[in-house]
Amino acid sequence: MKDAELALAEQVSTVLRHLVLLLRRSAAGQPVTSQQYAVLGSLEPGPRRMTELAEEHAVQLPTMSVQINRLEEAGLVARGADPADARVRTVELTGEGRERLLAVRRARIAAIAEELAGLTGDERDTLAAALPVLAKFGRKNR
Amino acid sequence: MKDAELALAEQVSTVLRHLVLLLRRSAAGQPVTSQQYAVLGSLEPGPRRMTELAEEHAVQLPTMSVQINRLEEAGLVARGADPADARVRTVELTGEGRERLLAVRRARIAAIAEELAGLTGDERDTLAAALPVLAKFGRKNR
DNA sequence: TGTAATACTTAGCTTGGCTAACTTAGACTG
DNA sequence: CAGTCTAAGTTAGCCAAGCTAAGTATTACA
Repeated sequence: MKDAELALAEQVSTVLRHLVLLLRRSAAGQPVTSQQYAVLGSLEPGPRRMTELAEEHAVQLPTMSVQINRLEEAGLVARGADPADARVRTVELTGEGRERLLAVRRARIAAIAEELAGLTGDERDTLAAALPVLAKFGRKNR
Repeated sequence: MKDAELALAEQVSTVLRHLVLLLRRSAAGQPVTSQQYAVLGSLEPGPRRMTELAEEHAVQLPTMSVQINRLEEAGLVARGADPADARVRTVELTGEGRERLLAVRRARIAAIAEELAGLTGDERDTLAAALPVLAKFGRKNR
């Protein structure tokens, strides 16, 4: 392994720490936690089963079960049944859940856009070019 | 606000979600949690006071107090006193804490370097160019 | 038909956030 | 210099979100 790669890895490590802090700050004061927001997002296209949700969020099934309990109590999602297999539970957005999802998404995107506004046009271009690379980076070894 | 900026903001939002999942996966099974690792990292240059640590990690003082309690119980840090002001407590790494920090850092950097190895040279260049921008992005509005 | 596997849930533990309330020490004011 | 205000930490008590272990119900299969 070359020194240049190690140095790059160190920089990546540092930047990731900063981004985590950014996310933490932007999540404070929202009407749903970032985890809840992510789960609601998974439900946008339509009903999903518990195992799918757990896998998608890299979480054990019991963790997702409890998370869905909280969202259900809050009236944001509803559990259903799969007519083909009585073991599986489906989860879908309620109307209120969908509204909440869209509202939080708007707020999040606005917050990020505001950060972007603080960059120069060149910096935005550089960032835009790197996004596909970062996306690949993040999806590896899943 | 332009459509292009909003579209970029959405992409950033998606990539950040992927990176969070990446971090979560890479943190599993380590001998310290990512929060503990971050705090140990802050102590590397030398003793720090509680308020400094809390501020640096964007956390309330009681949260840091409890975190330091755990690290102290684990033998990784030691509390001390400031001779100039009896109210302030200082925190510093123990020998064991320093060893642990370095070991985890090596493991983390190696893991990131492994991800980097899956990229082409061009992709690495693109990523390297974007890191300063991301760093600026993450540090704004702190 | 009986056993194994699958899909969930619940219970109980840990980490890591928060606020409120307390203690102790320093700073400042009349 | 006495009294009060402010600053620095800690503890207590709450909640979210992760985990494993154990239990239930249903399906698959030998």
